[in-house]
Amino acid sequence: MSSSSATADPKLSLTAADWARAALDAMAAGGLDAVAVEPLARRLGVTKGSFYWHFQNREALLRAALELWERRETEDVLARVGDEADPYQRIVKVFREANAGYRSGRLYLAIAAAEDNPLVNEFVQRVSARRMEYLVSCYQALGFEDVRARHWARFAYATFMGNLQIRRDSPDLMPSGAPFNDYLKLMIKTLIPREAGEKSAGDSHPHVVPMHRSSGHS
Amino acid sequence: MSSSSATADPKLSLTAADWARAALDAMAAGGLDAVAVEPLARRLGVTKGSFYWHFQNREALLRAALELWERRETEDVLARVGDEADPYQRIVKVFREANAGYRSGRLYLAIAAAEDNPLVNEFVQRVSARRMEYLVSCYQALGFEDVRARHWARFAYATFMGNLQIRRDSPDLMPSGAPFNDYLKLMIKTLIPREAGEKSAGDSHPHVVPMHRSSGHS
DNA sequence: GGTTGCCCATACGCCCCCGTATGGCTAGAC
DNA sequence: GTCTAGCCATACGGGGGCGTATGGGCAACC
Repeated sequence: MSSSSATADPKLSLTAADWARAALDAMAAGGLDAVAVEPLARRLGVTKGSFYWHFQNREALLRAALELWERRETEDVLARVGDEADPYQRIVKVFREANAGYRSGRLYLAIAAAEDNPLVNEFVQRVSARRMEYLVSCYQALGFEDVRARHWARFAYATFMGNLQIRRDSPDLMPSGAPFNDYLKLMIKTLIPREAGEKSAGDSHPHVVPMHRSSGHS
Repeated sequence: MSSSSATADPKLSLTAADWARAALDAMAAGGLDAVAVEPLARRLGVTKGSFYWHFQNREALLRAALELWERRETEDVLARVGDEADPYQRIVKVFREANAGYRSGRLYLAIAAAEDNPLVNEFVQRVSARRMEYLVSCYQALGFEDVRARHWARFAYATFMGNLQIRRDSPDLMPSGAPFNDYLKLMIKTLIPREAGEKSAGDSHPHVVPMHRSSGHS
């Protein structure tokens, strides 16, 4: 898809962004410790000499990779569902995107697993806070009062994260196909109750799951 | 008691179990990579010479630590709420224990983060499957048909895991005190519906969280 | 008091990673 | 053609973890 790095590229010269991308890929595959200079250099077909020209040290690479991650996380993910008018559909979309584009979630888990690193922790905190805020705003738009909106948003976010974890750790426990869709419907129906303040906007049954998959990609 | 290990113990001789316990502690603190022979030896006040008398290599220690974890996980956690008669209260207890005893959950996250290790993955899969089975049996005892029981159990388990993740990665997003109790009540009320026999939507939540009393359910 | 077995210390070679120092190669400027 | 700047290779020292080899202390046992 989007030039997601290869072992040998036609490019004759690497950039700092190339290194940052490779670092993120490594992180998704092997966690924080996989962001090592020499292995990355080998994977990119160069040596350390290249790296230490573009970056001062390993931590600078880590910072660049995390910044890239944060950028993707807020620009890509949220901007793709942010144009949805109906707050209900916004939440539904978040859930669908989340459970389909497993790749982004896996990356989150890999990064968050290194929360003992203060630099990582800083980024994780910002990203998760921003996600929560988005969900809170959705529930508020549905008519929920602040505290309740925050509770429901946290609830939904936790469920979303837990599904990621289940899918990663024990995929056998996660159904696929039609049963999975039933599971999704159950969660959506449960996590978006309709007793906020009765925000009108369609009294019939707007709570229908449209069932449209957008192609994966980050 | 349970003497959570110290740097220098009165014991003049270490056992394999001591090493396994120390390995688990290290894992909870620093992930899989923290289970290193020489650092652990330093922490226990001995040298590698001791370790390689008790174990053949690092993987043997890892296996011992994971077996200890699995034993604790099934004997301690489940055996503590398993004697509860009311299935509703069983689920409530699981949720309460989970959100209170943050320690065990943090350990789970640390271990599960290393799912790329086949040995670790094997144990994680067994433990999570066993947890899920327990929850499924609770929902079945509540009268849920098999597939729906499995959906609700997965839902509850995912929410439980997600709350752990939130609490670890961004504790600021998790309320404390009275608001947290409201949050817990909301989740419990939502995740233990009462419509085992039917399948229609639009139900309210008749269950009340008793807090201490075992409610005469059914 | 010598022997045996348990538990551990010391020392070594190996590998892998970090960071630095230094030199080489290529393309464009002049 | 020379000079310069960008990009990278090579080589080195240091650190830390793994696994092994070997020996020492200390009990119990006979």
